[in-house]
Amino acid sequence: MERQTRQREAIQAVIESYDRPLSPTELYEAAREYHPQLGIATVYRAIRDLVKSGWLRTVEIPGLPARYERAGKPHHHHFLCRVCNALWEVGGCLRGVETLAPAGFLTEGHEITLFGLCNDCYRAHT
Amino acid sequence: MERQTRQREAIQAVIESYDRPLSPTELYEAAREYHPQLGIATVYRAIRDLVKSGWLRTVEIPGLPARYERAGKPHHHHFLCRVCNALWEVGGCLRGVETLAPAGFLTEGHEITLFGLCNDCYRAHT
DNA sequence: TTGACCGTGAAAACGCATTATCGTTAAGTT
DNA sequence: AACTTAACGATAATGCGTTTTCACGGTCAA
Repeated sequence: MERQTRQREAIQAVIESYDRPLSPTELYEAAREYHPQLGIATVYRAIRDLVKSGWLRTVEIPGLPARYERAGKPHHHHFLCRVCNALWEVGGCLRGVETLAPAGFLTEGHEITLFGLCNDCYRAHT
Repeated sequence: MERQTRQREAIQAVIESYDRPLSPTELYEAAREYHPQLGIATVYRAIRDLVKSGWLRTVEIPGLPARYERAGKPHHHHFLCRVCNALWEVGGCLRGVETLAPAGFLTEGHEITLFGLCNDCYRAHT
């Protein structure tokens, strides 16, 4: 990631414009709006380099490809819609998360994920 | 899962004897103590059938193969050791988990996963 | 005990996300 | 403008967890 190309500009612009983490495929399709001949390999290369440089953060979800969001956001968690598979950001956290760990365990971090229907799918479903 | 075989007896006995969720490979290796010529495909078939019948429950963890635990346990969460990758059961929950969701979202469930070092790895590490 | 057929084991095949290859394009320097 | 070489795009290859295939063996009802 030493040269500034149109492809990487498009990829970074997409990340900046979304307020939720995107999978490589979501990112690929969104960035092709700006740069239609973009290849998926370029997306993976840009993700690799941007994560390495600390600009992007990886968000892993069970059973699905990882999602990526802008690094440096305040502590937050996520909501996975079981219909559209979009991962939404939810603010805030809960007190006493570390107190759940058994005695003798060293807790270094935690992840809270909510599951259900996002606003769009909930309204479409009823 | 209509016939009672030594293989499935071994698989169910292993699940009953552990107090934490096991991956297919962990289950395979543990069950081979009882039945050495057991094949991995049989483990996957038994898991599929036992989940379908409601005897087993799937526990998914980001970036790792799913784990399986006896169904019907009271509500609890898990602790993933980043050294040995074992997933431990932790009792209890936190108040107000659903309140994190944005307005208009329907929360159907949640998962809390702690990360760090389990007791064994913490002591071995220092 | 016998026979029908379900379950098994070994290995091949699959699915899918991700990475490597390689000839081509274009960014940035001189 | 010319040049160097990083980055690109298309696609083949990889990795790995899981499923399927198929001939064989074990279960269990009759």
